[in-house]
Formats: sequence, structure tokens, C-alpha cells
Amino acid sequence: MHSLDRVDLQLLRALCVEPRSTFVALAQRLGLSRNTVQARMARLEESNAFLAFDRRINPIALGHPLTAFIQVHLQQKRLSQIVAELTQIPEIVQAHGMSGSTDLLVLVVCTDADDLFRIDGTILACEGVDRTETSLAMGELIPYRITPLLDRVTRERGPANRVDVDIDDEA
Amino acid sequence: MHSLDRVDLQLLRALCVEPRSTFVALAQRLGLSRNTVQARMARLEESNAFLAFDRRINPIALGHPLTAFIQVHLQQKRLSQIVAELTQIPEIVQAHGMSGSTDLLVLVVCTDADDLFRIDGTILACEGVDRTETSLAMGELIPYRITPLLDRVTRERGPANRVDVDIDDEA
DNA sequence: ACAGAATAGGGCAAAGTGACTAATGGGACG
DNA sequence: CGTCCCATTAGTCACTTTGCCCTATTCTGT
Repeated sequence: MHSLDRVDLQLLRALCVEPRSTFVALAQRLGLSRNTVQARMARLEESNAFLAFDRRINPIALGHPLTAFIQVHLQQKRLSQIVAELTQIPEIVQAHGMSGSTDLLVLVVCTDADDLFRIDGTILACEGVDRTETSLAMGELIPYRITPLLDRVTRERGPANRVDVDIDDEA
Repeated sequence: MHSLDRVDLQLLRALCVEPRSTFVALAQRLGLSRNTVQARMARLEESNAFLAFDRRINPIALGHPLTAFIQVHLQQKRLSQIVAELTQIPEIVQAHGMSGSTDLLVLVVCTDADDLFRIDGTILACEGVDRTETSLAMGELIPYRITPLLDRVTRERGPANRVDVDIDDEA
């Protein structure tokens, strides 16, 4: 259990703008002392406000320019076994359990169409997987972003107000 | 146009393990000189091997613990107008143009079910949007990761081999 | 008004950075 | 075979940043 105040949000904002800023630079930009920035950053990290660095690595740079979402339909009681198998496939970069008709939404990156076909085959080969529906991402029309949300949260809450968070389930 | 060699991949790997490593630390870990690390990091950044810092911010910390994928069906010739409108919605953190029956796959984060309902309504209100299908992410069964792929790419290519990449379309 | 937390401000030794040089070792190419 | 080019190494230097210490001064909620 932790809570972010307005200054924390401004810190995150500044980091989005200039990820490599030093503590001193952040302190200057926000008009705080370096100690304060340092303490807050430590707390932010402590409270899992940051996700893994993996997210910042461009799959394109790794020779995997194609992104696809694969909807997986499966026998639900084999779910954990299937997830364990899918974890072995390096091209699967993320997978969500879903509500609704699709059980699993899998995010894969691949080198080309053949590669995608191969990966899809590997998923289908898992015991308990009924069928898959593959959708190719044609373009990232809205590139991943969090700053608009950051701004809204900052604006909505009053200066001294807090955003109460329970982050422990993400740890 | 750029290419990553094995050392670049190892660098990225090390960064995933310890995102806050200094250049000296990276140099020690990889058995390189600091200058080399510094030069390579500069090249990596230059060639867009890193995505925006936004990706590392945990929406849960912002009070948005719910993630949902919304499939949007729309009149294709209004696509660009619709995307422009969706860009105004801060809870939309990403959107992909898709192949197949769904035109747009939108990733949203929200505070609770009511919030999701409201956002879905906002999307539906856009001129040219025919209908939406909302799927709630029940859990991130495979948390976003790139290291397995990193390892595979490193292993596959020989020591001196290169991964040829054209990153300019991501810039 | 009070207790506890957050902050500013200062200081200091250690570490890291950015920018530069010169030397080394391959590879590619004529 | 020699030569050019490039990445790398190793070293230096001035400068900045860090990590950690401390204390006095606001805030904050009760």
C-alpha cells in the first residue's frame, strides 16, 4: 500500500520527457532539492511504480519487426500447464488471461510472416489448445504512451491529494 | 539502417538485469572498456533501440489497475479522423491498426468497471465507429519480457554475425 | 497544539561522466 | 602484400553526480 502525490506524478512526467535526467537535473526542473528527488525516486522504485526495463527495448532492433496478437482458445483446466509451455517460446513477449470468449491473448513478435506461421504452429501444438486466431498489427497508430493519463491524474487530484494504490499484487 | 552485433545484445541483456547500471559497471560485467560501452550505448540510443520511457511506468501506480483490450470496428475511410479523436482520450495507452475483421485494437487502462464503461462509451461516440468489443485482462500471465528473445537472437547468430535492422520507420 | 513526516540546505568523499589522446589490432580492398 | 578504416583499449583530466551524513524548517493530519 502506497500513495503517489502530485510531486511524484510530476517526477514521472519529467522522466518521460527526459529519461536520462540526473537527480540534480530533475530537482532543478521541479524546483526541489536533490535530496527530496532522491528520496522520492527511491520510494517510487520501492513501490513498484516502474516496470521492467524489458519494455523499453525495441523488438525491431532485435530483427523482429512484425507484431501480432494471437487469441488462444483452450481447455481452461489445462491453463497453467499451457502457460508454462508458452513461456518457453521466446517470441511470446506477453500474455494476458482474458474475460470473454478468448481465454488467452498472446502478444508475439516475429521476423516475418513465415516466422509468425511457425510460432502459431508451436502454440497450436500445445496440449489443450483448441484453436487460435491470429491478427497482425499493421501499425501502432497510437504509440504506447502514459503522459496524457499522467496529466489527467495530476490535474484531477488537488495539490495535496493522493492517489491510493495497492501495488503489491504486481510485485 | 543499422546493425546490432552480439556485444550490443549482451549490453541490452545486462540493462534488463540491472537497469540502473553505470557505464563502468556495464563495462566490468561484459569485460569491455568503459569507452566502448559508452560508444555503443550512444549508438544504440541513436538507432532507436530504446522505446519511450512511458513504457516503464506502472499504470497501477497511477490508480488504474484495470487493463482492457477494446476491438473497434469502424468505417475505414474515417480511420485517421477517428484515431485523432481517440488520441484525446488519456486512458487509451496504445492502439494498433489490425489485419482481419477488427480494424483497431485499443489498449486502455482504467480505475474500475464504471470507468471502463465510460471510456467505451466515449469511443463509441466517435463519428464513424460502428461497434466495439471489450475484453477485460484478468491477469498478465506472462509479464512483458524481452530477455528470452534476446537470448535466442544472441545464441542463433554467430559471434561476429549481425542482425540487420531498418529502424527508421519507428523514429 | 502536537507528533511524525517531508523538505531544504549544507557538506564531503567516492564514483561516474564526457571529452579527449595515442596505441593496437583486425578486416576489407586494391 | 600493404594500406586505409574502424572498433577497441588504455590513459588522462576537469567536472558533475552520487550516496550518505547531518540539522533546521515547514507541512500534515490528528
